[in-house]
Amino acid sequence: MATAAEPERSAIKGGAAFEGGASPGKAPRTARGRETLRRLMDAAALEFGERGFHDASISGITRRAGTALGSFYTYFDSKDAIFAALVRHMSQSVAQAAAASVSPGSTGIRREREALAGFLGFAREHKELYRIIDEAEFADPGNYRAHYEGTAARIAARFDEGVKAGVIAPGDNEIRAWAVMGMNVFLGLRFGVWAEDRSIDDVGAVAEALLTDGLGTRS
Amino acid sequence: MATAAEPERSAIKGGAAFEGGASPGKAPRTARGRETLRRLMDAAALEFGERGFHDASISGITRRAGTALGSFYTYFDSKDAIFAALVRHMSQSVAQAAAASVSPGSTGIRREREALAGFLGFAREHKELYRIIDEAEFADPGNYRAHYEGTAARIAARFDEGVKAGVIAPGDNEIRAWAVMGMNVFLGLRFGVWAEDRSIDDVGAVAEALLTDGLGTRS
DNA sequence: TTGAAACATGAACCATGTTTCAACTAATGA
DNA sequence: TCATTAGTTGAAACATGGTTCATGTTTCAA
Repeated sequence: MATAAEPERSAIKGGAAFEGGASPGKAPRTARGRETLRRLMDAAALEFGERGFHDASISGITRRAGTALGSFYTYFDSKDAIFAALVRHMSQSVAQAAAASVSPGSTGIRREREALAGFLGFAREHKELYRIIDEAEFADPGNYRAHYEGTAARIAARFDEGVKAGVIAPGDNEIRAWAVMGMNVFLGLRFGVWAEDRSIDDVGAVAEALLTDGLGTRS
Repeated sequence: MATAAEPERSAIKGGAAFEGGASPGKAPRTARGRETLRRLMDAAALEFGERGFHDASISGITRRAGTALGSFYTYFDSKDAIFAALVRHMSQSVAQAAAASVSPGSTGIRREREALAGFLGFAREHKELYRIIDEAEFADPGNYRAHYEGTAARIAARFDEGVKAGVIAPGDNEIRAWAVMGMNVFLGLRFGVWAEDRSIDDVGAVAEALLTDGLGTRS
């Protein structure tokens, strides 16, 4: 999870790494199996995204995937298991999207703005993001916490670097990180998922101004 | 639910807006009925808060309330109906708690800090708050949206006032409101509900500094 | 005191959807 | 070719819990 993109590293046994998502001992061993697993994961993202955890059904997933109901259990132990796999996958993907949109030399508040822009773009392209992560609060609390604690830790680490580099004022970076993460999440909900009535640039500019000068009149 | 902070205000509140929460045509007409309805609402807050919407059961609610299963349907049309009533109640309560903690003459960023402190205090006393509001995203989308749009509108209105009074710099107050609301919500999750390892004052001070000066080094 | 309306009861009904399973087909390697 | 393992199938078993209903009890105004 801490690492960014890991394209083709397939571990064999249940490492923490994302090896396709199958439950332990159920990883596919042939090309046909891997294809079926992939179809199930894609179908699950649609099904959970559209209907939420509870209303989503295994049969809905297999119907979308074009496989038999029983095949589901070839790869996953339960409905919870595939949902957890999806949450981990989503969490990774969004972290990667934010990181990828930061330009190499960028630091400080500019870097935060770029990360926010990447996040907003991802949210617009994956409107199922919030339904999946948010529902994890109930269906998969462990990964839910891990997602937000991991995200906050990455933001705090960026702030630490910024302080060291002299572009960010010293302060409590853990509390700050949770504040900025919350800001990003709600901007993503309102201006990414619910409506696109503002450009990413507009939203980014307001956020940047807020982080640069605060809200007050210059004293 | 009956909390330390609000002794005798569990579900009933005089206004026409919230008449106890019963489904249309099912309002109680005797003292006994009102008492049963109140017990059901209190029990539902516990049940939904502890187990989430899906895992919560009507029989769990009636068991906690000490009534028969069938009595539930004397007051509510369905599981969804009592959940919706609870979301509206929670949304009202939290808005009221935040407003109540703002001292009369307070304006600008100081007012935001006081509202945040009130919100954090409420979250600490009502740890079921997030489970109920968040799950409304799936179980009751209308009230979920209404809750956040209403909250953002109130914050934006405060900003508008602050601009007029010259204590807040002009800017896009809708976007700002969503940013600050997100900040508050995530600070409440981490430092209100998940752990109380920081004082409300510490969190408030960091948030106030962020809104006053931003994150950057003074230029 | 009385009777009609309000309220309470919980077993049974019922819909839904997860999970299991035994029979089958496809791929692989010796 | 055969033997073995991997993968597929979908009907049926099973569990859960929301909702209904016929019956009994309480309340309260007249």
